[in-house]
Amino acid sequence: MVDGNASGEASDNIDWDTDDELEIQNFPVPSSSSLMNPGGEAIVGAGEASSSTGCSNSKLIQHFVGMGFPEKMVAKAIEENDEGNTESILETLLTYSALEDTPQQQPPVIADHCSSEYDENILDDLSDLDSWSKDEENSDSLSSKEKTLLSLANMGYTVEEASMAMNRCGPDASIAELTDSICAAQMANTTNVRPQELPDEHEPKPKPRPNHIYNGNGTHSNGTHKRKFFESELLNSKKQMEYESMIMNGDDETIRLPVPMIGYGVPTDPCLTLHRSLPETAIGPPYFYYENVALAPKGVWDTIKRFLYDVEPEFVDSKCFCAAARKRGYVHNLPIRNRFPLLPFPPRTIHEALPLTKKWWPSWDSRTKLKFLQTCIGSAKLTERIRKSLEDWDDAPPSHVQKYVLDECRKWNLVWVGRNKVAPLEPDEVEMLLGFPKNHTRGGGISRTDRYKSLGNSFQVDTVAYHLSTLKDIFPGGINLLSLFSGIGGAEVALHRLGIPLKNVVSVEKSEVNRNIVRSWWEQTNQQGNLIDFDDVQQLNGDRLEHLINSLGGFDLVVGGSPCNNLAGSNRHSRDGLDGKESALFYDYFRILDLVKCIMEKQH
DNA sequence: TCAACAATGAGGCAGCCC
DNA sequence: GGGCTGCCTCATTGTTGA
Repeated sequence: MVDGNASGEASDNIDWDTDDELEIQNFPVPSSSSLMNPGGEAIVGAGEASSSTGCSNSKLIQHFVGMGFPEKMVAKAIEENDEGNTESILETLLTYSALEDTPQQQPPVIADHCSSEYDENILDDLSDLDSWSKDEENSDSLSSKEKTLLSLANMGYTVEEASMAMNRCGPDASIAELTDSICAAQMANTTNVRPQELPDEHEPKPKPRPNHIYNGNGTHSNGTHKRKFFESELLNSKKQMEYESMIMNGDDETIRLPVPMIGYGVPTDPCLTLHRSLPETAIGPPYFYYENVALAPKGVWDTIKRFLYDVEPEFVDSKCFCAAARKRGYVHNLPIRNRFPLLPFPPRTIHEALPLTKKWWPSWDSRTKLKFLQTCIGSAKLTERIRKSLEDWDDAPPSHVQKYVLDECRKWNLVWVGRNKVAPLEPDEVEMLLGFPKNHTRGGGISRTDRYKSLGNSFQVDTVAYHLSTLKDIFPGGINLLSLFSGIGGAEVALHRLGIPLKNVVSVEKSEVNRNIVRSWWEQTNQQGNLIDFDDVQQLNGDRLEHLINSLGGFDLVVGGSPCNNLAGSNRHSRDGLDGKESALFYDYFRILDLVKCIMEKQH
């Protein structure tokens, strides 16, 4: 194993790249001597960042024109917003885009906005937009039907599409039902224009592509401008459709979980597939890697797949890598050939992982693997109840007692630590099972409860490292990483353990506790690159991403596992799917990834 | 105030039987 | 194929007690 910290040089002694430093100083977020600026951005190891003077009007126009918006539309949007508030300007632009689109999708890339009828139409459209915007501001006074129409328009559907769907589904239909209806209509249209690709009516029909982009502020906007995934409608070959149909459920195209859950292969069961054909729009740069729970509500993975450039999710259970189950789906555009695992192999059974438990393990407990590692653990009172239920029996307890004990042990991942004595896993044992260094989450004022919570929400490092391992040959000099919803830094740890130097890491993590854990790990492992962290994905707008990309030279990898709170089966209160409060942040992952792709493409 | 604890349910799927 | 059962699941909320 190559250790990326072989030099062991302290970060204080690093001669930071001057150009990078200057670029970072141009970030629009003010920063002074403090490591954490008021906007929540912290820079570790990159020296200090200073405030910037902001964009001039013409520069601002140029900036958004560069993103593919027509100049006149940009000027109009700037007029309506505070010049310094690029996020609201972008939101307005995306709203304009959503409203001006016709049912026929725009060409995927608008190369020259100034020379077409497009701009003239925009002027007309903008006059209508004024009233629309006012309506939006006063949405409280709208009827429920109007609000629904407005919601659908913000999601990128035309008013005509929305109205027809509402007629089809009835006045009480939910947004989800309406979007399904619109998608179905779109699918029918798509089928009609591609008859040559569907020689048999039983052949799988193309899935409707998302024609809406979430703008990160609670609304969806149609971003036809340079939104590469729209090209997939035109570029996907029949071969790709056949590939998809192999993995999709034949009848309804709903993604089903594979059995066994080993994705494109695991170390113990090597690669079944040596090559896969990615949709053209999914091919990097940058490489991307997205993770979430495999057992999400029905349709969630179909949506994730459609947004992430139609890349087929790879479902893997981490029990193939360690002694605990962790069923996750991963959408990525990484090579899948010549993957290699972290060495040494982690223990794959409970007894290998926790050898001291073997002595006390009763013969009637046949478990060899632990279940999923949750964010909370069994209580001391529960283990006491179990002890009392067992102490009356010298030998094996009767079957009903065995069943009670085994059910509780499975439910709470309890292990045997003494005669008739079970206990939940200690945090450092969870760290070990997940592939993190010992005491990774310890210290820094974090409570035991929060350690379990942070660990329960993290990557299984060995699994992720196996998938990322192919990057080692591609980036021998190290990578620039954009890590969204970083948590306790599972991706960073995986790359480090693979021996892939981390040149620059831009990390976004809401939890201060988790940011501290990553920063502490960064310092303790003597990383020689720069760690820039943000506390909110909303801070990563196009402007800031462009600055980051310019200063760092682009991102090689965009990693993220957006919150699963509203997807997880354990959630009894708000399992609302991707529309849930937290899990909707998936759309921010897509928004940011797509912005990075667009900006990097523009620069090449 | 905060950590620990206990109570809380449902979606989805596999396996089985008819 | 349809119905039934059992199992599994990156959790949330309110209460208790130190």
